[in-house]
Order: sequence, then C-alpha cells, then structure tokens
Amino acid sequence: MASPSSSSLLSLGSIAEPLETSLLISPIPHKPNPDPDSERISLSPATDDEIFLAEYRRLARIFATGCTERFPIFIPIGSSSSTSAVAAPDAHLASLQFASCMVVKKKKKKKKQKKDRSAEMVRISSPSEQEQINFRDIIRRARTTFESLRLLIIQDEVRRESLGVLEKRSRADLKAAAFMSKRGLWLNRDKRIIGSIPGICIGDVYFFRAELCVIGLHGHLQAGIDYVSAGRSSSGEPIATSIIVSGGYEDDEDRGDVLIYTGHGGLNRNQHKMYASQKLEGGNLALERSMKYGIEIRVIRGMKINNGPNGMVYVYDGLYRAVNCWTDIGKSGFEVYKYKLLRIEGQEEMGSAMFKLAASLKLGSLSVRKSFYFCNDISMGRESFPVSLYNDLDDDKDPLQFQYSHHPIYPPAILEKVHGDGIHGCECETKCSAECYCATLNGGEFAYDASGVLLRGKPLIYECGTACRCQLNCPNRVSQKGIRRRLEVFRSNETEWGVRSWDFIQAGTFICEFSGIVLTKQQAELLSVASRSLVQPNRFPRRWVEWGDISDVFSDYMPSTYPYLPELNFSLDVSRARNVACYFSHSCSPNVFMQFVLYDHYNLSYPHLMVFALENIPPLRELSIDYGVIDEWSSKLTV
DNA sequence: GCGTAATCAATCCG
DNA sequence: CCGGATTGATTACG
Repeated sequence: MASPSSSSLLSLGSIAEPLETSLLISPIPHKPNPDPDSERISLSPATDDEIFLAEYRRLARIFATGCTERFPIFIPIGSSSSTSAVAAPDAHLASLQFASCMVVKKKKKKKKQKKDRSAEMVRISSPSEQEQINFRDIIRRARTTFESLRLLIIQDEVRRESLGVLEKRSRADLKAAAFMSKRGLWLNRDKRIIGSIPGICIGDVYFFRAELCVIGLHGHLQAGIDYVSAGRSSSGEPIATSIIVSGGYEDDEDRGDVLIYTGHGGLNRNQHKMYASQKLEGGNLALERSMKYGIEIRVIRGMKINNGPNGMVYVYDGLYRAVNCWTDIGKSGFEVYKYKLLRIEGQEEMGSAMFKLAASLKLGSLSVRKSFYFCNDISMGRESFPVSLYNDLDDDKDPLQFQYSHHPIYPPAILEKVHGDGIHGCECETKCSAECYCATLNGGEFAYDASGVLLRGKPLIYECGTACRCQLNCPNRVSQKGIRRRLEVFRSNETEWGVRSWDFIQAGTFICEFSGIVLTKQQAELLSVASRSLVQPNRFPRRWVEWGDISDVFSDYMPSTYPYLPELNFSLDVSRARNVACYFSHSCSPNVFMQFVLYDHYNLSYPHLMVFALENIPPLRELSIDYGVIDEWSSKLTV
C-alpha cells in the first residue's frame, strides 16, 4: 500500500462528487425516514454521501496511520562491525507477546463496540477507476488483516499445543473475524449494499464464510440467503441481497448462468437430509420479494478444491435476478421452495467458470485454445513446473528469443560468501521450528506456516540454506524450491505481455523468483544496458509491510527485531537472460509483492528477489506487481 | 431489549 | 477420505 496509499488519500476529497449512493427503488422506502418524501427515487445525496464517506474516511485514516511509522526498528545484524549476530531474542517472545496481547485486549473490550447492521439499502453507482482502486485497497487491507490474524492465531495455538498447555484448537477464522468485529473493522455494515460492492471483483476468492462477513459480501456465517429483515425494512418486506451456492441442498440445479436455487428450512444440519417442508418466510420470502422488485442478487459459489487451508473456496460470481419462484416436491419427498435465477448480462466471466476453464487446461482438453499455445514450456524444463506461452492476438513469440534462466546469474564472488559476519546456519537435525537459529535471524519468529505460506513480510527473510544442517524438506525452505504453480506468459492488448496461472494461488504463497544477470550499478552503466531491461530491486515499494500486518487490531504487536537490509544497488539485466518474472505487469494496486530472501549465500547486498501472492489469486487472473516506477515501465502500465 | 431458534461451517474423531 | 458429532457466532424474530 506504500505508494497507492498516499495517492489515494490525496484524492479522497474528490471522491465525494462522483460517488453516488441512491435509494434503491420506490416500493422500498427508507425506514428511519418515514415521511412521505421517502417515496422519492433518491435521498438527499449529500446526507447519503456524508455517511458513506465518513465510513470510508474512517477506514482510510486507519489505512494511513497504519502504514506510516510502524517499521522503524531495523536492528543491523552482522553488518559491518564486530557486533556478531542478531540480538537473538527469546524465540517465544514474539508469540508470547501476541498471546498476552490478546488476553489484555479481550479484558479491555468487555463491552461490545459493534453496531448492528443497517437496514438502509443503497446501490453504489459505478465508481471511477481510481475509486475502484481505493476501495480495493480497503478491501484488501481487511482481507490481509483477517488472514494474517487467522494465521497468527493458528501459529500461537500450535505453539501452545506443543507445550502441552492447549487441549483444543479454536476456530481461528471465527476468532479473527471476532477480533475485527470488536474493532469495528467489518466493512459495509452502515448500509446494505444492493448489487456489486465497490472493491470486490467478479472472480475474487475467499476461504471462509467469516471472511465474507468481514468484507460485507455476505453477512451470515452459515445461512445461505442474506437479506434485509422484514422488521427493519419500512415496507415490512424482507429483501434478499446475496446467496451462497455450495451444494447444501440437494435440490439445487446449477447450470452457471441459469441457477435453480432451493430455499432454506427443513434441513437437518448434521444429516444431509430434509425432515420437513419449507415455508415462505425469512430468506425464502426475501428472495421472492427481491424477484418481485427485480432486485439483483449477489451470487457466491462454494467450490471444492484440493489446496488451500480447507478444502473449500468461495468465489464471487456476480449479479443475478430471480425470474421465477415455485414450490416443488424435493428429492426427499418434502416440499421445497425453488427460485430460478438468471445471471445479469454484460458482466465479466464468472469466477467459477474460470476455475473450470483452468481445470480443463490442465487436463489438456481444450483443442480450441491449444492452437494459441506457442510453447508448452519456455523454461525448457529448467523450472520445476512448465511455463507455457499463449498468444491469441498476433505472431509475436518474443519470450522464446531469450536465454531462459530460472535463477539469477551471480558473479562467483557473491556466491562464495556462504557465511555472513557472525551468521551461520542452523544445526537442526530434524525439523526447524520457531526455536531454531534461523527463526531468530527472522526476528524471532518462523517465516512460514506448515504449508509454506509466508506468515509476515519482512525486509529480508532468511531461509535455511547451504550453511544449515537441515534437509531439503525443512519448512523454512520454500522459495528456494522454485515455482510450484502452473504459470503461463500470455499476450495482452493492455500490457503487451502478462503472466497468469492455471492454478489457484493462495495469498502468502511463493510464486516465482526474478532472474537475470546480476550487475552492479557501475557494470550496468559500463555496459550501457537500456534501463528498460534492468529490474531494480531498490525501486520496489515496501509492500511486504502489508502482508502479515495486524496493526489495525493489535497496534502493539511487533516482532522484536527485523532483519537488516542494506540499500540495494544492484540490478538484474533481463536483456539477455530472463525468466517468467520479467513479464509481470505493473500495477499500483497489485496482487503480488516483492520479498527479498537469502538462502544460498549471506551477502546482504544481493538477496534473491522472490515474489509472493498478496491476495488470493483466482486461476487465469493476471498477476501484477508494483515496480515502484512508471517511467521506464510506462508501456507496461496497467491500472 | 433479551433470549432463543435457525443457519448451504469448520474441525475433529473413528 | 468419508460420515457423524461437536462446537460455534451472528442474525432475525417472537
């Protein structure tokens, strides 16, 4: 957020004019305002805007204060002088701080701070591009807070479990959501938004129902139909706003654009069976009313996947309208309510469809698309997963014209430095953990969780490496193992070339390394390499601060030290040797970020340039990174 | 306003 | 890897 935050904040004032929240439709008057004027199509825009923008500004303030002076503590480790190593803290310290922190806050926040959900309905008229980016940054911040909090809660419980002081794990997803709720960090609660929610794109992916609640996409932890309750809507009619389609009821028929959705009720939760007939009440009535008024309904599909924290993802598939409603005798013999929903035309391709498309790509069953694959693996087997080349626009095969190098090419002298000043590897015979020497190098906490997800971004990450005794399966060896997702370079009208994946990429996972020929500043000048062909590590904004940041919830939660990183003066020449990474597009609202890593040498001035996912990235969505500059890369500039 | 039923979860255990 | 059981939190509603 480093760079966009400043610009987005500056432009905040200007947002007031174009942003319109208008009252939905006349048959649903505005409850707290029961005067006859409420039959008007739109409320006084100023009041509406004010309330809405107040919430927006409140979040933006958190956003701004959150990213300024929070990372001042760089304790140099083994830099120039004789100060031998890291100020090795007690490895428990960080997590203990976290634990105590949680207890303290819990006690303090006895009284509930949370407000009830509003019953006032609004539509957000299409925001400008810049506003979309601002909204997306807010959504992303809530999502990373949620996910980071969840990962930390799990880490903390794993630790306490290993100490034998924890008998049962809690629901980290619910806990994370509760922490955020207490701080008033749930989004879009002051108004009930009808239709699409600013900052949320079709195809966005979530892991937990609690996450959907946090961002305001769907407000129930279990219920499939979210609606404005009858009691709070002035017309006395409930209005449905969003539904989850995940196969909970056996009578659903999901054909994508056309959806037959079953109402709720009569289902035994534990068995997968109906025990009673459904009635026209609650969400069922709400869906019927939404149909009557032609109100659009957000559809989120739950899909089973084989990676990720649980076996399920929730994909936002866009807006639908109910066109028919009837009762039917369901498979179990009980009466059920059924709703026919049609997807509204002119929206982007459904996220769930992209999952299916990507799955068939992996099976190699798409003959139409096949002819556009110029190459199945531009790395020629050098990467651990093939990188294909796709072009359905022209004949350009530029990525095949270069030497593919999956690792940066270092001058030998750099690699020789396998020991830093006072830094050496760990001696772990079995599994490295939070008590390990390498964890202390990372500021007293382990860098990754058990599945290799980065827990918190840092100036520099020390993975176990050549100087360590542990084996290659050590959980602190992640990015050094190379690509683990199926990537493709593709031709794009907007960005010349781009990179996307056939796989779903969970936020915090490693994607790939930037390779090229490592040059010092002087060497680059001497060789007069075009600046466009130079990847400059020191220009990447410090977006790693965003990943693992829970300062919104625990402002005092900090690791005891941060690894020291000197100013980086080298660059990567990608004009002769390169890999997939140099085809990433630039974005100031990116979905991947740069994280520097050391593992094979301890030359702090030449870390590896590792790319991690900043969001959950659905298959075939373009990956974008913030290069921090727009001059040389302006032609690659997307949003 | 409070208690309670309802809810297309998530996790653990056998 | 399932199915069952258990735990769980928010909301709507009486």
